[in-house]
Amino acid sequence: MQAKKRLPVAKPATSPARHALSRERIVAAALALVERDGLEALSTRRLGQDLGCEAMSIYYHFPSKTHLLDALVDHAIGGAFVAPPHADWVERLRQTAYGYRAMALKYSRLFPLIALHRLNTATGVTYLNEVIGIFRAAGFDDKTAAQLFRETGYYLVGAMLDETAGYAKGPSAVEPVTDADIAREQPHLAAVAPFFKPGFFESTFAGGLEIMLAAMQRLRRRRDSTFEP
Amino acid sequence: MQAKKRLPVAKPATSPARHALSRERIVAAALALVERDGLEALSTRRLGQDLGCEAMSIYYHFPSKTHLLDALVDHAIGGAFVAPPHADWVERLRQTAYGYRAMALKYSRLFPLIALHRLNTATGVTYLNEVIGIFRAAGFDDKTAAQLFRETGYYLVGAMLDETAGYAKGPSAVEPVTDADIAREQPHLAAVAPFFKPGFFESTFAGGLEIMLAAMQRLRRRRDSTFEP
DNA sequence: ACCTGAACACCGTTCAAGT
DNA sequence: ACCTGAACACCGTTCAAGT
Repeated sequence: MQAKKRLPVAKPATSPARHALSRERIVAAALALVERDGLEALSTRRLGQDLGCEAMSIYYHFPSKTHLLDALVDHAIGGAFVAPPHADWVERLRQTAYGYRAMALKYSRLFPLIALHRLNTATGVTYLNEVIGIFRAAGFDDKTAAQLFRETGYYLVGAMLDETAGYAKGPSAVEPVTDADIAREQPHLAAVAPFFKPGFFESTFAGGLEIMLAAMQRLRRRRDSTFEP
Repeated sequence: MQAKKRLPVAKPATSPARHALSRERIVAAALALVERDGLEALSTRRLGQDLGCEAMSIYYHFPSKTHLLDALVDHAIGGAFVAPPHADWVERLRQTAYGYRAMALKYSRLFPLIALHRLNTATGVTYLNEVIGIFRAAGFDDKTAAQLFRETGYYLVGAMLDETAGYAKGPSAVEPVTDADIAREQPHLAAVAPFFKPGFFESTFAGGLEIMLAAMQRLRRRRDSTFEP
């Protein structure tokens, strides 16, 4: 009874919770820092500042900065939607592609790292396995599934690199050519430039995705009519 | 007559040519350094070592490291083959796509930088203008040309990021999942993994490219039959 | 168990100075 | 005109030490 009234008041007063570092808190702070100030701003010292601790405190929870970066990629990939098994494999692929796009847009400034990263963490291979499962469930043989998975993935990665760079004003030339120069000297580029604006990102993405999906459906139908009676 | 025999001998003896720095020499040394030791090894101090000069000497020729990086991207893009005008626009696009692929494979360790870079230097916009010109010469309206150019570009960038990472052993997880773990826990990934080896890169690339080219041909033919008598 | 502080070997870059 | 050298404000990381 005597300890009862001290505990709930004294604990917040010494505020041990504010300093309680953890992998989760570090990852959350790092993700926030990257989306706020960009990937190049993520240093152990600046992250320590955001967390209210010394830079070296992070090293108790992550053996190196690279380990932390892996955790950031894992967090993003682990949150990407993958459509669960159901009859329509085309719709599953479409939903999963849009899930990847949503993930990329959510972590737009982290995305270059995600795109360059080989997904061979536990979370990464689980994601790959699930997506490849959709191609296999569609009835493609393993070689075709591998090839179509890759080709679709190429498109998705390239698309989201462009979209995220476009929204976030990614790495541009130090001395970019002006619009006036382009209008004068690059007629083809000038003619199509209006359709490169962010307002066209979604329809462009959809168009290319449907090209891939339609090609896969045609391939699947051809197999049906050739090998199945 | 008296100066004649001294000059040609004495000049090489003081060897001013060995130290003659230039933008071209710096770019060549930087490209060699990147392909030898990777992008992260490119520092002004190490580049100076390779060139036999101080790190700061580079700054006389390039105002910043970013300017140098732009010049490296320019060198690579400027060397990419773009098919000149001729009747068969599909073949022009195919050849230009393979030209991009050849460039990416030649500068495989620089390629991540190329892929993330917005091509808005003089060399960059000239390249974009020429390639967009192929789509317009094919008869697509500007909006469709813009969209198809982007979608094809998405595919190319994604494909070459994967190929170059695969050949060069790009950024991987610090603690990657083992093949044994994959075989046990990720059946779909394990089943298709043999077809992810470098030996399948070229046919996979070709397959996706032909999907895009065939879709564009169909679109073009439909337009012909719809709008032209 | 969890965090700190000094120190080391690196960066890109500024600036005044050399030839 | 072209290059150098010292110095500054940053990095990631090691290590011994604190609590």
